[in-house]
Amino acid sequence: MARKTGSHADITGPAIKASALRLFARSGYAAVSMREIAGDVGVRAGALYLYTPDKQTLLFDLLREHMEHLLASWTAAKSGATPLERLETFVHFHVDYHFDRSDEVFLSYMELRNLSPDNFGRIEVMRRRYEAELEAILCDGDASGAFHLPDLRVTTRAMIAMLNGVLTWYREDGHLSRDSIRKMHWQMARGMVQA
Amino acid sequence: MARKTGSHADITGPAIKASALRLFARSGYAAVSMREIAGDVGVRAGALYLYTPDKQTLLFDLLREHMEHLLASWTAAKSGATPLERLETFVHFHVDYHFDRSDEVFLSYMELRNLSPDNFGRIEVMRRRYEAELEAILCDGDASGAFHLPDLRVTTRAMIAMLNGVLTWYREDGHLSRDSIRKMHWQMARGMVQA
DNA sequence: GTCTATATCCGGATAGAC
DNA sequence: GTCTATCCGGATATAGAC
Repeated sequence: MARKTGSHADITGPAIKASALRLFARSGYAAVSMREIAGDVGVRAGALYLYTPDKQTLLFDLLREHMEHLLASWTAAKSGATPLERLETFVHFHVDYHFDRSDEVFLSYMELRNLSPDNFGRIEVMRRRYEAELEAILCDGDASGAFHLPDLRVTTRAMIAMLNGVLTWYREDGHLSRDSIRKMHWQMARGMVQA
Repeated sequence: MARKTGSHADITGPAIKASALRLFARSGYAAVSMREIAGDVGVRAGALYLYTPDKQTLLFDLLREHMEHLLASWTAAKSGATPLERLETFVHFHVDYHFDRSDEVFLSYMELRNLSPDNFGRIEVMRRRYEAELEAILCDGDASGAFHLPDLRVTTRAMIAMLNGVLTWYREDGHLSRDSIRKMHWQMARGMVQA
């Protein structure tokens, strides 16, 4: 935590994002001040403005980078021949991602309201693109007779909501293993589509 | 909106709660000022303090009254002989309640973090009591062999999360009727428990 | 690259007039 | 019961020294 003068851009920049992510996730964007973020990083508030033009952009960048990473990770992970296999891959991927990046995911659906209209629109496009990935799987499964869905869009949203639920209660130190939680959610997801 | 002097306690009191509820739900507790609430009601900020000791208590009272009403409504509505019937009653009740009181429900799970520790504890007790109602139904169904659950608590939470999903996308003017949404969620819930 | 100092504004809450 | 006026703290963001 040496605060000597000199160049620390490569350290301070990421540190600001990490602190902001953690604090926003814990207390909410509106409740966290720039001073608090700076204090967590170990600099003064004014120094933050070397790395972000303002607080709003700081939030937006966190959400944008999260969504980009989510989409890229899914593109790399997607696999399976049948709709059932593809759905299983999606469920496992989604739950795992929530385990590994819970702060990012939590932020991305709690703080949408604090984005400016323009920024909200940009994030929303990416969120829909992710949703469309699941929707495509369900659509194919419904068409092939593997699934039996009451409504494509409603089922898509309900399944995302169900899977997101782990965010609100999962703790690392709980008595359930990650693998068992993954398996349970897969079983419930399969039930939801009547596979 | 006549602002004559005189006694308006019976009007202003509820009006403040209604405005606060709507504004908190729309923009978030931390982002809404007392002046903004007062402006929405049609009074000055100072007048709010005739009805609430502070902003925190205003939020707490909204959540407490919501939880009390939710629990009372469910107590009045619960019925059914078999676990399957009871579960259907619960799902229909829960979805209907979300339709009718979306602001209250939304607030109750978005603003928990902005409660003081004491107030949070009080709300959490009521939230758990509601969750326990569903858990009891699932427990009985699992014991009787009507349901097949991977884990009682995980299924309870996942089902609540799934049902809460309607909050994030349902709009009155959508193309889906309330009844069709209710039926679809019942079908998915039934699938989740393998009934 | 960071700090100190500050401009500017807005927040919650209170006192006293009407 | 409400308003006006105000206290006081804290917010974002900027300017200039080091």
